[in-house]
Amino acid sequence: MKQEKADRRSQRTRRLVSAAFAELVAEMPYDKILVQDILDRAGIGRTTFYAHYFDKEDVLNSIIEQELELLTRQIDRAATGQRLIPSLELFEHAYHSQNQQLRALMQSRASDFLWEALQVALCRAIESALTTHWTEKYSSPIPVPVVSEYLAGAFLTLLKWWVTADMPYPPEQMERIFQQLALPGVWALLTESEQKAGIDADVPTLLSRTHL
Amino acid sequence: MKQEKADRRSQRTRRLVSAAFAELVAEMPYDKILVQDILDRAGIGRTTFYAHYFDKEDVLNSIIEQELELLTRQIDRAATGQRLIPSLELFEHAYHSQNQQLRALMQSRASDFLWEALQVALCRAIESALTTHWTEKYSSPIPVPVVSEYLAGAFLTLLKWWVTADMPYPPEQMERIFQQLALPGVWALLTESEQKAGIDADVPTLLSRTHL
Amino acid sequence: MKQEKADRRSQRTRRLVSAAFAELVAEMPYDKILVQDILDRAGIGRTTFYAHYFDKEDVLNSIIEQELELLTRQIDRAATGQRLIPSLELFEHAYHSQNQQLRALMQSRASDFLWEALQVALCRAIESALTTHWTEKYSSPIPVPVVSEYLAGAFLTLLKWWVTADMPYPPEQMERIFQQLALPGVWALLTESEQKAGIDADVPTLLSRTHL
Amino acid sequence: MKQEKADRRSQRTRRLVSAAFAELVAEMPYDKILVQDILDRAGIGRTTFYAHYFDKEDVLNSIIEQELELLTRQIDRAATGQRLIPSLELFEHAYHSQNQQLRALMQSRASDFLWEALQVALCRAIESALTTHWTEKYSSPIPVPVVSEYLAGAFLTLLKWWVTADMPYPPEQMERIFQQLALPGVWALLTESEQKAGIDADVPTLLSRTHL
DNA sequence: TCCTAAGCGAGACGGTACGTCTTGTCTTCCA
DNA sequence: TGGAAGACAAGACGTACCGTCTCGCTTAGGA
Repeated sequence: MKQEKADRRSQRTRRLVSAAFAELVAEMPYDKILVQDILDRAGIGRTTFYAHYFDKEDVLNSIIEQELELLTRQIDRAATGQRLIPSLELFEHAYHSQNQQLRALMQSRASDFLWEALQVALCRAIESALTTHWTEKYSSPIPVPVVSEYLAGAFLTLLKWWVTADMPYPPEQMERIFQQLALPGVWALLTESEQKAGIDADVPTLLSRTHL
Repeated sequence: MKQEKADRRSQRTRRLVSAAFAELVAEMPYDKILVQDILDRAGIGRTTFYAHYFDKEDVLNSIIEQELELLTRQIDRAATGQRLIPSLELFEHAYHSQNQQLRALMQSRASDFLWEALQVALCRAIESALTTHWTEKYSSPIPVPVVSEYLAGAFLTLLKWWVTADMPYPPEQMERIFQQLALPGVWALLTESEQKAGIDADVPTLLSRTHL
Repeated sequence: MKQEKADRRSQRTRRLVSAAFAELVAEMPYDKILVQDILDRAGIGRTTFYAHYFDKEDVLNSIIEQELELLTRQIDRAATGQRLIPSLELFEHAYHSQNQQLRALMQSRASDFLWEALQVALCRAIESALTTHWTEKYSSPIPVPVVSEYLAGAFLTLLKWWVTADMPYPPEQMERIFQQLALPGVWALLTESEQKAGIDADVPTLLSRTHL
Repeated sequence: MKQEKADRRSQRTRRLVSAAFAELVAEMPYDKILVQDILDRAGIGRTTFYAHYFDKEDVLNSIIEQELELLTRQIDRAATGQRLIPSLELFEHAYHSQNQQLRALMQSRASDFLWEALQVALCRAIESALTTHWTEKYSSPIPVPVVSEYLAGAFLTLLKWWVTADMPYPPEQMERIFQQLALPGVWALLTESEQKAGIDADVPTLLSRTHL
């Protein structure tokens, strides 16, 4: 009962702070944002702020975590098949982010946290997919974690460039670019045994078939 | 004359600060380092510090810049051929970094600046190589800047992982991994016309021949 | 309302600072007192200090002003009669200063400000008394401001000595000493007309004879 | 030989510093004068300065001491007679001070040191004169040191006012004023025995009557 | 209807680090 | 070899920001 009320109120405060922070992050580098700026923008008092957040950094982490949860759900939902990485969905998620929050965040200097977290999350997902669905076909001296790291990094590099450049292409084209650039190297490892007759013929086929 | 003296002194101060900063960066997160810590470690006074640096951040940038210059020289020297990226040399440079400075820096949170700067520098170099040596052979809907961004990002992702993991493999092996994972996708774009008879046969040859 | 609260708080801070400063001034020369010393002694923070005072000197001036106001009230209240200077009251005020603040202040090097301010205040009071109550009897080539200056200086010299010597005599005795030493010269100017046969005739003689 | 040369040079430095300091003291409050200001004005180096003076304050004390020595000589020469204080000579010394140094000094806030030193020196001289030449005639409950303090203070008060007011009267007139204002009170103590019928009887009457 | 408890805006406060400023020492070089 | 030039370590200063705190005001649920 009482808890409900408190929660409802708390929600209000957190919402105000998140919104204010997102605005500020879009206007100035993260380091320059003062707690006071957040208070002014959100129209709340210091006490209230520190009752809900440990820190200015806590606000950032909180927002990132929330965003990350969304993405993680996206990843999990998409990863049911044999695909290593739900790249298209991720491009589209970024593209359709209603509020500018995610885009502003990704473009700001504060995003280092976010990118790092994404790298870790993606890495884990890829590694999991590799060991779950591709074990029998995978026979390479390159350790799985290295491949995951590479793939996550390659994808995020493209995503980062795309967002920073204000998304000049539609998500589908980015997806195609990613497939063409980053995946052949990985694919080769997974089809080694099949490649008796040549990658050349297979690769396009496989790509279009699985849309990896 | 006098300038020489001043320079010699300045050099001393900057050397002390650089060393102290490198030590500290290896011990604690960048944000926690106080100017006073640097002063104590370097055994200099506040005045002197602020006579040579604008800021604590200026120290970081100064070190990064210096490191970057080394790397840039490395890149330029190696880029005389047809290779897109002097990956082996860069792995080796990181590997043989005498002083721990570079490794400590790369592992710390302060490195964000460095990685970003490296991304930009590498990108430029790759783009330049592509437009200089491969124009006639390059025919793809993927814009050159995107390819450069991808290649630089893929390489740096692997380098970052390698350094963070305390370089568990020799540089040569990292080079091979990089070639296998990241380059096939790019190579495909450049040899499209030649691929009449199949990439499969050519790729290994080309790779070993050019060591791309 | 709010102002009241703020005032109550401000009062606390100013009181703490005043007390701390008084203690310190009694222990060491004013110039050696650091702001940090005041902060430590008063148990307050730097911010708070600088929110209430402009300066270390501002603290001193603030205390002096406050003390001066007390004295000025004393002077004004006592000056209703024909007396030129409420010397006895002032001796007694200094003597009975409950807190050691005034005595400590008067003995310290910081007191230069105070003595100067006292000189000015007394001077003005004396001059006012002279021109108000003694105009018709005052006929002398010595300008009134000079007489005032002399009388204030003579009184303060004695007061200063008395305080510095830790008040070895009761205020009443100091009063008698002051009357005997400093006032005859002034009195002569005011009673010239009455003293055809008295001091008037003698003083020049004595003066010219001894040229003391 | 060498010592001579050094001395000659030393003299040069001290002269330069004294002059520079005097100029500066006339231009700005003592506290605001930086060592660097003195160096610039005197055209000397830091090393040299600190070779000759301990401190900035040392410069001030040095100048005061030197000035004081002059005055002390004046006092001693004049004090051969029975006079308590060579007031006329002192007024004239101040009046004829060739260089503006003394006047500038006396008017500045740095003069506190000087006035204090003068007070002490004069006090000593007066006390000495009183105990030497007037012992037999002096019979009063007022202790000699108190009388000295009063007389020195009264004189210096007038001198200070005179200098601060840019000496509007000739020294002789100041001397007459001083005699009329400050000395009757002292004189009364010294001539008690001679004045059975004179001042002695009157003063108490007057005092008690007006309680001035 | 009042009362009591909780959340909140406002902002003073103690504290920490900053970048500036001045001092007195030290080193280098020149005349 | 003595002195001008000025780099330097030391450390106080006044400022900026943080996270804690105290204070009243509001609001909502239970008497």
